[in-house]
Parts: sequence; structure tokens; C-alpha cells
Amino acid sequence: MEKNIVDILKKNQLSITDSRKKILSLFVQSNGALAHADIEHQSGTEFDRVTIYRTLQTFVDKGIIHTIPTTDNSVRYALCKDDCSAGHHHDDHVHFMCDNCGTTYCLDHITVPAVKLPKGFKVTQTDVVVSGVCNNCNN
Amino acid sequence: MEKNIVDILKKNQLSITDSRKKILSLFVQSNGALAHADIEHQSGTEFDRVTIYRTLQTFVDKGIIHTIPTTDNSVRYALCKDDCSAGHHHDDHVHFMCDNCGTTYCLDHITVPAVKLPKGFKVTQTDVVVSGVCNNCNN
DNA sequence: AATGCAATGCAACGGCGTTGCAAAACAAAT
DNA sequence: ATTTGTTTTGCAACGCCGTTGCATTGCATT
Ligand SMILES: [Mn+2]
Ligand SMILES: [Mn+2]
Ligand SMILES: [Zn+2]
Ligand SMILES: [Zn+2]
Repeated sequence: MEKNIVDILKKNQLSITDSRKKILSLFVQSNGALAHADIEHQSGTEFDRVTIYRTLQTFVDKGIIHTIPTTDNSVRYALCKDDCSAGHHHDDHVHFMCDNCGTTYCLDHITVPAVKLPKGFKVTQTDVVVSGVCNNCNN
Repeated sequence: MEKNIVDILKKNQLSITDSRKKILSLFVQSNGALAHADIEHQSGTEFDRVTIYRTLQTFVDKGIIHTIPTTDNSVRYALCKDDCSAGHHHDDHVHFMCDNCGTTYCLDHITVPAVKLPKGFKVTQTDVVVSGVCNNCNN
């Protein structure tokens, strides 16, 4: 869906460049989250790594992708399927990391549970990261 | 409690060294989690930063401290108050990061909720990181 | 086609975490 | 207390990650 990719960029008032088209298409095709290294690898020497960093940051700012907290503290990104916009992310779903294949999934339909905190604590965001074996590896 | 510190080290079959005593005492005194930089700062030029890295790793291996997943993907450590031992951590409590003062807390009495996952996913660990304003800043 | 502005590539930098190795410190035995 | 073997430490070096400044290129608009 080359068309679809361009539409997403236009809708977010981003100019259409090769790197943005390529990187965004990688996210659309992928079913799991992508790290900077994944993108660098999958796009060969096509783009400078700085461009990848900047493109990822732009996409996050625009609400096109969101960062995912991980237990191995690496930075991963995935498409926002929620109604995210510039400066307002609403990706309140559970994330899953497979210990076997390393894939990180957005479980978009599993919303994070409410956590009761001690008096005096004000909650603004809750992140849930589940580790284990994914349905793809579990057969 | 100089005595207490040494006891913990002995109980874990670790030789008693200046760096281990110092670093462990920092954790015992602190009410929040510590990053490598915090320890480096609070111990001045007393120890090489490599020693701090190795000491932290040793403590994690022994089940004395545990790592804490954070949303800003920095590495933080805190004392295990649960019955953790070498190779077997059981720190299934919620962690809280204050957006205001930056402190990361172990909410030892708040256990992580069970999360229902789609069929085929096997859960081995669940991490919950809550962000917001802590009870110390909220006054 | 020309213009103004935004994005990219390149080079350099600082910070983080790791590794190898020699020196120092520790624990156990004499 | 001294010796001995083992563990820990400090130092140096390295690679990786993410950032920044700046000149060049590419994009969108007229
Ligand atoms: Mn997600
Ligand atoms: Mn904890
Ligand atoms: Zn898997
Ligand atoms: Zn606070």
C-alpha cells in the first residue's frame, strides 16, 4: 500500500521523503515492534543512521508510532493503532516480549489494568510489560 | 548498621570489601532506587566506575538487589525485600516513577495484577511501571 | 524553473557498559 | 603474624548508542 503510506505522512503534515516512506512501510508491514537496529538492518545502507533516529523521533512526535518500555531496556517502536496525535499518545495497552524469538508485540486489545496506589500518589500513566513465550513460538 | 551490611554480604558468601560495603549501605539508606550514576556520585572518586558496574551485577546475581524497568530506559536498582536468592528473583511488585523528583520507588505491598492474555501466550513475568507524582512531591 | 524551507548525510562528540590484564586486597591455612 | 591461593579492583582500551552542528541535498510552493 504505497498509497496508504503517503496518506499517513500527508495527514500528519510531513513532507514525503524516501526515508520516511521506507521506515513507515517497515512498521506497517511488521507485526511486532521495531528497534533502531532492525530498521537500520532492513533498510541496508540506504539511509544514514542519524536520519533513522530523526525519523523515528518525528513519528513519535506526530503520534504515528509509540515507544515501548522493555525489560532489557532497549528502545522499541510500534505503530499507534489508537487515536494518537501530536503530543497526545493513548497507547494504554499491554506489551508482550517473547523470551524465545525476541519479538515485542502490542496487545492492542488488552488494556492495562487499573492499579491501586497508596494515598498521596497521583497516577498519570501505567505501563505493563509481560514476558514469556508468544503464540508463534508456543507450538 | 555497619554490622548489618557485613552480615548481608556474609550470608551471600561474598568477601567483605570496601566497595561492596559502601554500595550496599547506599541501598540500605536510600528509600528509592539507585542508578549507576547515583552511586558514582554519592561515593565520589572512591571507586572506579567499573567496580561499581561489577558490584551491581554481583548483587543482582546474588538476589540482593533487583533491576527496575523504567519508561526512560535507564537502569535502576533497588534492594530485594522479598525472598530472592541467587538466580531466583521474586520481585513481583509495582514500581513507581515520579515525574517531578525523578525518584523511583518499590511499592513492595502492591503486587502486580494478573493480566489475561490471548490464547497461546505463556506468561513468565509481568512488570508494571506507574508514572506520576509521588506522595512526597504531592503536597 | 526559481525560490525558500525542511530534511539528509557526514563528521565529530560524549556517555554508557564491557573486556583484558596487571596490581592489590581478601580469606584461609600455617 | 606470614604465607599462599584466589578474588576483587583499577586502569586502559574498546565498541555501541544517541546527539549535535553544519554544509548539502531534496521537497513543496509559486
Ligand atoms: Mn504498543
Ligand atoms: Mn522493586
Ligand atoms: Zn516468540
Ligand atoms: Zn516525587
